Amino acid sequence: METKDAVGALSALAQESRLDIFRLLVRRGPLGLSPGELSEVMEIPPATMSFHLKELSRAGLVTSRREGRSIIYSADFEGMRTLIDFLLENCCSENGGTC
Amino acid sequence: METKDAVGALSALAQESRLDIFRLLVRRGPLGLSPGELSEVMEIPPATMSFHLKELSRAGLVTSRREGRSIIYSADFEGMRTLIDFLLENCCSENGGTC
DNA sequence: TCCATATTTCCAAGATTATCAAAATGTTCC
DNA sequence: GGAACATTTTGATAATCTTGGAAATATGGA
Repeated sequence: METKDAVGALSALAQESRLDIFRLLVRRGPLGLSPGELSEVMEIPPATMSFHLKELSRAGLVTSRREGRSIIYSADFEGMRTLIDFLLENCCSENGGTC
Repeated sequence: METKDAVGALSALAQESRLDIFRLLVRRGPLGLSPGELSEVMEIPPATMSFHLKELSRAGLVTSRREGRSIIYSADFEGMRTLIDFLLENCCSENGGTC
């Protein structure tokens, strides 16, 4: 993972609403949730929710699939794993194992 | 770690200059670096460097100590560990171990 | 104390991000 | 095709973050 991608992923999570959205999607698992459901549960207007989902999507932290007339977003665990690996490799002590 | 603290730490790292500064401090280990040295190495003006260090400090990702007439900043591995633990606990699949 | 050096604070642009109503787009079902 | 619903884009405004020069503050040594 490149530094810029890491900044992208960190930025996506560095916002209270988006971190909450992402955590909810993580708890929900592969089942996922539609923007409409997320919008209602989190009390965030559709346009704002769409903006946040796009941000998470661009960061590679969520995936989406169409299902009937809805679109379902789910957490992308692989993307998250990539970010955590980046942090472990680049932001933690190498030899000491301090972190 | 509270959600707000996590957002704070993520925000601190979600900026290219600061992520670079932090990674450099990680590589440097306990020896650390002064704002002046960081400023010169990274070609960032002192005032800007000070701003970024304050941000990292507020996020609990760096510590500082005075040494002679300089102040030495070092990566706070414990703070980083706390952030990674938060991500592992809250942003990864719980049972599947997907991430 | 006074000077040289190191760092931070102040402050004012400039740049980016967040919010959300309204309009546009896409999808299903009849 | 058209109605009904779901989501995204547009566009405008507000809020927040970044940058860096200039001034202020702090430290150590002569």
